[in-house]
Amino acid sequence: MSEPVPNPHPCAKCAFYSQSVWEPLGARAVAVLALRLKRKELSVGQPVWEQGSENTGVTCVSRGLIALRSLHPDGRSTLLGLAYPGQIIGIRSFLTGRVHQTEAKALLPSRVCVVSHDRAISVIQENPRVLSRLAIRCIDEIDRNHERIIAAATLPNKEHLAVLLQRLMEAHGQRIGDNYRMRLPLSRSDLADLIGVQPETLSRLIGRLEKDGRLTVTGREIVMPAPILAHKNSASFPA
Amino acid sequence: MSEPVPNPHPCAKCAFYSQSVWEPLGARAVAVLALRLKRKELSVGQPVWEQGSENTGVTCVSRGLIALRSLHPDGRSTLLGLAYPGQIIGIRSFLTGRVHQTEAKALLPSRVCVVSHDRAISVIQENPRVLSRLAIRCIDEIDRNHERIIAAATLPNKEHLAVLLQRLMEAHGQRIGDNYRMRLPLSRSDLADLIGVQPETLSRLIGRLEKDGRLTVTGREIVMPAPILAHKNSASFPA
DNA sequence: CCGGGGCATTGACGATCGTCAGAAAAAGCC
DNA sequence: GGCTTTTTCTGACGATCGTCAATGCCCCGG
Repeated sequence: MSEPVPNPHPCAKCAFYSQSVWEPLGARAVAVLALRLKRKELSVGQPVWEQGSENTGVTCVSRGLIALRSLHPDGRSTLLGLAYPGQIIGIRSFLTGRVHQTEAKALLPSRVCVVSHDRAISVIQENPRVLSRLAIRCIDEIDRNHERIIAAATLPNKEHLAVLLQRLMEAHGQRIGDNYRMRLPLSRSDLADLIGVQPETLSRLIGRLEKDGRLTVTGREIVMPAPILAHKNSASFPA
Repeated sequence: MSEPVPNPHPCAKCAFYSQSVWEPLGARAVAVLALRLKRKELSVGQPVWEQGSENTGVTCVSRGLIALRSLHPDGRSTLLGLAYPGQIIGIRSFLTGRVHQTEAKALLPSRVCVVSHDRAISVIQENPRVLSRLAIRCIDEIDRNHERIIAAATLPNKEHLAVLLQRLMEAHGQRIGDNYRMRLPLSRSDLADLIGVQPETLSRLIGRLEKDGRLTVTGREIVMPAPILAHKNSASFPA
């Protein structure tokens, strides 16, 4: 209980600790790991890493929101995913030894914790269960990608956008009276990327959703009416 | 050299052996593993597993082509991926213990090898490097998904289809004179799924590619002119 | 040889989307 | 505060897409 640990690791106190990839090491080893941890505070727009750079370790999002973007040779780019606190980013380059295939940038003031590459490697060799947890994180990523592919193939763009905004609201919104309100952490062109349309089209999609009375937008402020609680036997999508 | 192995394992002789997830075990252990291997011969349309069923082990495609499809509650479905020989399928349910999120069906006469769930678990516990290789396979899957998402966001549908057919041609086609020819392993609605459009639209997209002289289609037979070798300084997409 | 039955194509039409250009709004900077 | 720069919105127009319906094609069993 009174361990001589000079700087108790935030990860061990972390809200995500029980699901942390390091949890199998046990509290003591994690505490040691913590001492070598590199923590980075990021302001909006600041990169965690650039596309094409070498992996420096296992990076965990501790606070804020990170955007993972693929930059294409022609200068354009595609937003591939959002990483919330608790998520590990850069697993791919860590496990394969390749350079980063994406760039990672803070969309909100954020903090990330980096366990250095060499240290992570040696920790994994000593405790394979950590690797097992890393694999689960990869699978989470696959699940997210599948969801996105299915949504793109299944839903019309307007519904796809509605679903996306709903999810963003769950992550960033707060209830005010009968409404939910949030400040969008994304630009319009990022939103457009996520549903695979051009920014102009996104603008019109938002306009249509507003006309349908499903939300109200003022700049980056979005207000949605609280969802009506469904009755026991009512279907979500009435025929 | 003269090991008393009654039935030398095809995996050890396998073309994919050096990249196999089992390779870290060493030839001898793999041979033992082989004895317990369940091999399945599949005819066209036959399922490897149904969506919602329990994982039975680590499944490797040995021959043919497997389609991974997500069946939606409304009866529709989305083709999420194709698995070629050498690929591991069902990693997700294996590592997470969930039921299969997709169904797997043979698109061509195929063979798969299944290392039973329990045996795979124990093998992995003894040799973590196997797990490391499984993680790499997950990453491969993530890469494929990212490619698909980027292609969908970047390319117009006609070009997206052209790219898809080009890749299928590389996998299934053979050169005949100045042309490449293949028999499509996919139905039109599967093709439509892969680029995220309706079958009617796919039909018209093919029509437009034909009008452009980029390919010739007769039922499932597709002929494409061999790509012109690019000169040193010629760009692929002239402005 | 003659029907099914399923897959594939075609036509028509309205809705949606991409593109270009310009205006408006917002954000950042001295 | 006034200015520039960036982002976002709007309008217009042609291209493309989804949908419905009808037709055509191919395989298979009788």
